[in-house]
Amino acid sequence: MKIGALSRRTGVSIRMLRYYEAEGLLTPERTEGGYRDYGPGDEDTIERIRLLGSAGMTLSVIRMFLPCSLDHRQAFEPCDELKSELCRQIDLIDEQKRKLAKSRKLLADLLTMFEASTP
Amino acid sequence: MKIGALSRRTGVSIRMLRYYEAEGLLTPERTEGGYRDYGPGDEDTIERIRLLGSAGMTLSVIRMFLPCSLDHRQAFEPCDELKSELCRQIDLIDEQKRKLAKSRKLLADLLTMFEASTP
DNA sequence: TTACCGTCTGACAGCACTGTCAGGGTCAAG
DNA sequence: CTTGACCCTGACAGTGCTGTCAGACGGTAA
Repeated sequence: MKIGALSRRTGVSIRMLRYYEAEGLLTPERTEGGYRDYGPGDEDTIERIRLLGSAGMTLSVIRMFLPCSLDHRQAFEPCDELKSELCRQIDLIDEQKRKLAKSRKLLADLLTMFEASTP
Repeated sequence: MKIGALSRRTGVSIRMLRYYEAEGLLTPERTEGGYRDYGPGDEDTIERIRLLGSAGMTLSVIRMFLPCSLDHRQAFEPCDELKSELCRQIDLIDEQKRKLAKSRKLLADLLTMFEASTP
């Protein structure tokens, strides 16, 4: 699959697909002509990248977890660091959820206030 | 209250407090000597800014909502735009919560996988 | 072969922050 | 009055994206 097709299928811009590759998150094959040639599994990878990215993880952090999240096995040595980093990220997400709930309440209160004043 | 004290009390860097002012989110008084002089209410404002900011709202969007969120009344005309923007932001938060839940599951699964492989 | 679309690389630009440094002023304590 | 802590402005730098443009090549259909 060429980059344009993948972009259309995933909704991720061509620019970002190339950026992911530059950052080492994606390593598509190349055709003889030099075109990037993505496999079907890359779609999953991209979904994971977007998911983790939307959780506030930086690309370099995502890069740490991506291989094992794909292979579904541990494929490297420094497991303790990775594990603690994993815990840290989960804690961050939980805190983010709390903040999100508070923000939502703030905005929702604002909204009901608006509704009340413009019947 | 001078900027250093406010920074210590809120945990927000002096740099950012000045930035908030430059962006129109905070307008502290000035002493004769030219020092910023913050009131106690500014602490609340900053908490709101951080909260909404952590929900992914940009400073210019926060600036829209800040006055009414503080005054607890509507203090401007273009209420319809504001209201729809408000709804939009709430929707964004809800979507973010969904993504966060997915991300958390991904990471948690990874973690249990790790635990299983290193008893 | 000529169009034309898709792709390549590389570079520049912009946003929203956030840090840091320089050069200079304020102010309270000794 | 001097010292030292604190503050001021302005500017430059860097991160993590993300878009866009230029100039060139690949591949294919008429």
